Amino acid sequence: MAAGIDDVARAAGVSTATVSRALRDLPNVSAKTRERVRAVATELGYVASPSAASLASGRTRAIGLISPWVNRWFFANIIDGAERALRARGYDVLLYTFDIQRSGERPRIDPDVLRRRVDGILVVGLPLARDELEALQGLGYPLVCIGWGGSEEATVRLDDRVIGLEAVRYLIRLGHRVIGHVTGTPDDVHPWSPPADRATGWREAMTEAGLEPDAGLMESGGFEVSGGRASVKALLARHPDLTAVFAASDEMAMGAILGLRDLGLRVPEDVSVMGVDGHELGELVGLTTMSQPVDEQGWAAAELVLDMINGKTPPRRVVFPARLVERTSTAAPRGVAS
Amino acid sequence: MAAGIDDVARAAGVSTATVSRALRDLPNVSAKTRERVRAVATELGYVASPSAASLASGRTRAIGLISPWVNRWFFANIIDGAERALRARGYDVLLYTFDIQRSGERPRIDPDVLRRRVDGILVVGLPLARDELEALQGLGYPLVCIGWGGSEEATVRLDDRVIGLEAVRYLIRLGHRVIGHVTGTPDDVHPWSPPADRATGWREAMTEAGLEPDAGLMESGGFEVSGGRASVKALLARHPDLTAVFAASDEMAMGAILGLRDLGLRVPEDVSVMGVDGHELGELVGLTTMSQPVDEQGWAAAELVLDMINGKTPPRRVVFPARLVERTSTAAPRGVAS
DNA sequence: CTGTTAGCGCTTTCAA
DNA sequence: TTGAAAGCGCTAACAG
Repeated sequence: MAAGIDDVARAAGVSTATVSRALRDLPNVSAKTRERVRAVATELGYVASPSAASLASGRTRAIGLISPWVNRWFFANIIDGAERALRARGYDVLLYTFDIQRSGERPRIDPDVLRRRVDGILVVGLPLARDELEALQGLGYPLVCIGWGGSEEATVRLDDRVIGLEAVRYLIRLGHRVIGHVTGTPDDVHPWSPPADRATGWREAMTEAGLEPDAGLMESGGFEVSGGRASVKALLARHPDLTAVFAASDEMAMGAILGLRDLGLRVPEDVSVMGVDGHELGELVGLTTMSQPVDEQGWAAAELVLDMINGKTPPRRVVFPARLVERTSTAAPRGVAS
Repeated sequence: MAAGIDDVARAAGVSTATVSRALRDLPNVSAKTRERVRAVATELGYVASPSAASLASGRTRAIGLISPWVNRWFFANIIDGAERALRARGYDVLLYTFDIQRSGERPRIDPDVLRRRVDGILVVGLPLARDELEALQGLGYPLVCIGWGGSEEATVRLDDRVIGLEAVRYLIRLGHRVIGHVTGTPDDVHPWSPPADRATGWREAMTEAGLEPDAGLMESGGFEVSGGRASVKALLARHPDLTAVFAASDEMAMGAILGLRDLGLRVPEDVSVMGVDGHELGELVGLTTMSQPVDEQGWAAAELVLDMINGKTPPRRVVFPARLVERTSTAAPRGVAS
């Protein structure tokens, strides 16, 4: 039933080596031989054993995709995009999830689970600790970071500083002066992580407008909806004069909207809210956002690892643009004509 | 650098066979030998080559997870749950995505990409065509369906008929008489698919209350937000007297709410809307829903395949309950005291 | 252009 | 309880 390579070789009247070459489109096979081998292989339903091929060649034709979650917007979309791109190029995708604990401590990702199992690694969206990253790189496989990464790593990401800058400039143009920032917990924030960079953009925009980005205007909580909800309340407790909130993700922004509702405040009449992402459900609450191209990032990262695997030297850093999508969760503050 | 099994054997002063047995916790290894082998292996950083192990044993310790999408609520959560469960048991997860085309025709999923690559298969959420499923089963691996599946297949799912029944009974209790149903496209709907069963529940609830579930009250569009949005408009064009909509998913329900807003209608004053899922963002619009335990389903399915792989005969069918979560998108129709 | 042959690094009988 | 040895099913030199 399960035809092996020598069944094909015998039936086609050639050697196993020729079958192997023919089926993998290697050179040095005559057109007619290749044709015959292909025909026989199809007829016999022959599919090469990946384990045997890996063992013999040292290549697995699989990519490890490491992500803290799969059920959150950014991660789900990146995984979706990368998986399709990789499969289109004939690569398997091994999915590795790990938990971020609320406590700040999370199980470290164990490099051994990837050892000899993949040809390359994609790390999605969450800054690994320096030593975790190094352990991973120590495996010796090409590695690409998606949505984060310093100058040392091959990276596909946004220009997060500019995103923060443009978002907050927009709020300032609307007339806001006291603009809060809601973002994720500090322990996950490296100097070159998206949250840190977006916060930098927020600070720069405030400063260039002569406003004070004081620490009390920033709140770091959970990255999810519930985090945004709690953070906005903490912010308002400290700064009742707040008229606008820039959240570092749409999920947190939507949480902020829920939190404002809890407090009996209206959006945007009392407080304007905007986020970053382009979440499809943002429209439910008219969420203004900095929309990012997420499928493309997954795709680009896939191309990047594959190029690295194939010995090319692709750009070490691909940066995608975000664009402002203006909806109804932002408006001029009361008493200011826009 | 990369220690092999005979490096360990040599260093421990035993044969490779013993190393293999010791490290895999097989019987017939003395406690002290096992201990020594373990110590040496750790010291040398030895990790067995999965390809070699698979080739020799015929088992891959990998499960293929087939899903139409990863970026939609149900699928993302199932994948997340199943991946964690499988990894906890030492299995790898190979992710396979395929596209549902709007046209109704989608690329068939090719069983050959899974051949000799996995020990078991999980098919998430979308009814495969009969012959696709058979082709997959023809590979000879244990296969479990999650969120769908007939009586022939091992299945983890909800009682979708009861969900539809209870949802619509609830709307009827509120006083609604003209209740529409928004669901997915008919070409993906098998007799035993969740959409079909939920529709059956809707029909039964209507009938038992002496109401007419006429075909014009049901609209099948896309499964996503945009589908719900379009469907509700079609529904209202045919039935301006509609006062409530039961959508087969929260995403379609949220789309329906957007569609109603487009028409200038208020929820729930003009039309009540409810869904199925328990989507975390449902709260944004106060969505009433039939909430389902989604992580648990992923976990249960993982346990199921693994049991099947290990020759046990687990229950062929695990059914999880959903529960009504009442929020503000549903209310008594105008003129009816609740 | 094609065939021969030696592994790849384990697991698994079979003996001891 | 342990070891020897024969593969698992391919790929990759190397010859021809």
